[in-house]
Amino acid sequence: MSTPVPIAYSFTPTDVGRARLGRIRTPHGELDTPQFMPVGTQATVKALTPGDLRGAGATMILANTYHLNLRPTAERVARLGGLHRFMSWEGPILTDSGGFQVFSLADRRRVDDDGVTFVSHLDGSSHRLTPERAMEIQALLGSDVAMVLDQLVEPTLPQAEVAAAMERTHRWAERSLAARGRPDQAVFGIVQGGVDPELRRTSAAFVASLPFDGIAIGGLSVGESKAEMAATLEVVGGVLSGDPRPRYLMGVGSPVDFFAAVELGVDLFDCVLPTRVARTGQVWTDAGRLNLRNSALQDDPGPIDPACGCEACTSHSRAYLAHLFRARELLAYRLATIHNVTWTLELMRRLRAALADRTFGELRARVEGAFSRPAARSR
RNA sequence: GGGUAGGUUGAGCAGGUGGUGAGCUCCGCUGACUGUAGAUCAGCCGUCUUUCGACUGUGGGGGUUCGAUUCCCUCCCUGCCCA
Repeated sequence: MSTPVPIAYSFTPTDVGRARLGRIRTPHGELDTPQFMPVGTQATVKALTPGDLRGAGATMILANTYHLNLRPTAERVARLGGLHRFMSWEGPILTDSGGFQVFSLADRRRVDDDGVTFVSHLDGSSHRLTPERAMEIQALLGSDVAMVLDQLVEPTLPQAEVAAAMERTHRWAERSLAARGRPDQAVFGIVQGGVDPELRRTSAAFVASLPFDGIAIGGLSVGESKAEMAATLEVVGGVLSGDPRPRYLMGVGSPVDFFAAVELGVDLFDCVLPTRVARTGQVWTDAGRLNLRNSALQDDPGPIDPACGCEACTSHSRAYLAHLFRARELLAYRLATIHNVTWTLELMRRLRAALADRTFGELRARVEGAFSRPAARSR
């Protein structure tokens, strides 16, 4: 009887920088990389059913330790059969550790060397999250990939503070590995270090030295420039260049960001952007951004994107979507989200195809051209 | 016909009992959003002006007054009550 392997992976290099094509196998299924994972913080990708997600082409999705432990609690999810059964998503799930909430809920928490104490945004109650408890929660949730608790900071902080958060993240990484709860769950470490190349080099080397199943790059897309993000990915990619494990860029990104990061060696992405902007009326198309609330669209009988095969594009007009958003009808959020997730995952499929047939540069130029303009007003 | 309460910028309101009414909420217009405290947030929303600022505006007309949204007269419109 063999020891269960949490994940298996294989990557093949391409002729585009450090970009590589790959496949990752998890206990709940396989995915091709580079790949994008829609975010379902509270055990739901907002506005979508699992059927919608499958229809949009989603393979792996995210959920969140902090939010699910506050409500409905990890123990309850475990009693109900684990996260997959609880939310009826049979595909792979990656759970974030709550590290991002250390950053986004900065005025509601206190960090010390042992962990983080949050004041719940729901009822004001106090909640303690340590590296060990974050691993325990994720083991209870039963995700395919667990993330270590980390501390990300504003890139503008003094170097000493960025370094301190990085070193704390490193100590937490070791403790997380010591506390890993189940053999069928992969654990990814997280590289920190702000936008300081030396710190990033140190952090990448340290995290890579530990027996993680994958390496995540955190602390980016939090206010730094595109150039700083690219420079940071370049440094980290250099350290990891011989490493066979999956590389996951946390919290990215926009259509343009994918291309820059893939070229620098990233395999996995997650981001709230496609789902969040969809709920406020912004949809992504081959012609760039489009705001469905713009008054001109009220008379536009065409689809959001004529090249898209999603339900919103095959069955409904821009005029109808514009009406739904104006009327604040719930269907607006669902259709716009279906479109953005479908379009984004299709973009990743096209990106992989372009890597395979050496047209990455052309696809990248087309997407960058379309998304450099503020918004596509009409067809 | 009599009485009564009203008529404020698209809508709904606030305010103002002789001394600078452009204030709020909707609606509308535009933008932002990157490991989701987000179906959220921000700006604009009388006219002219990029800004500063200027001008106009309290149902119509007239009167009193240095000055009227406020006081007086008259007309119009709306709600309610009585005939």
